[in-house]
Amino acid sequence: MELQDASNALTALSQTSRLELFRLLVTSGDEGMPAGEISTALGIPKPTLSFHLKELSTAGLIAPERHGRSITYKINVDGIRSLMEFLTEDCCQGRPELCNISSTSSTSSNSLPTNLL
Amino acid sequence: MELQDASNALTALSQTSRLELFRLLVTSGDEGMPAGEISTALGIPKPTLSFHLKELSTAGLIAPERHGRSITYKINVDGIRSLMEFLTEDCCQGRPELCNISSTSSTSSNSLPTNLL
DNA sequence: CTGTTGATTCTATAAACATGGAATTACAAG
DNA sequence: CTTGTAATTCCATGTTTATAGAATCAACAG
Repeated sequence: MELQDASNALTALSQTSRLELFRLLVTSGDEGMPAGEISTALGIPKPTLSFHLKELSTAGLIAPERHGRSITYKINVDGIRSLMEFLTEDCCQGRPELCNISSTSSTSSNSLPTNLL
Repeated sequence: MELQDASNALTALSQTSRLELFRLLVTSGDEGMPAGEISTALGIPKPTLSFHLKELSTAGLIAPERHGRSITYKINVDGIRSLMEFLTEDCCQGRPELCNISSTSSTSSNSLPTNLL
């Protein structure tokens, strides 16, 4: 993943509505969720939501799937993983201690995963 | 870390110049790097760079430190960790398989940390 | 106090992004 | 072919963000 791709993915996630949307889809799993349902769930008008769905899709973080007349969106695991790999190479390889949360965190480190970034 | 804080941090990283800047500071370690040096290293005019430095500082990802007449910037480990924790709770708790790169990655997975997000 | 250097703030301009109503497309069923 | 529903695209508007020159501020040396 190139710097520009990572930047695009981060841009897609850098907006409150889209971050909420992303979180919703992450928890909705492989079945995903149809656009209309998302619209009512998040209280976002359909045209606005459609815009955000496209942003996340273009960034490769989610993917659409038509079922009859509704279009279901689900997370794109590979896309997410690519972003994480980029950040990992970026951050961890340069400074391993940033990734190892278990030994360094002072304030809030109860039962968190061992490696973060 | 709240949704808004995470969104702010992601916004700060979602711009090519700032992502490069962040990467540079990550690799520059605890000594950090004075603004002028960064300016020439990245080829960004000082006022523009100053703007980006402020964005990353406000987001809590880097921190300034004055030494004589120069101001050195270095990464803020705690801030970075907070963001990672947020993403971890967000993403991993919902779908653990997204975080476990060791078992699933196909292309570029030699000697990477076990958990990503 | 004066000059010099490192850095920021001010300011104007240009570019990109977000929002949501109106119009449109896509599909299914009668 | 017509109707209804799900979703998108079109478009106008308002808001935010990026850029970089000019002016300013801060620290130190003489």
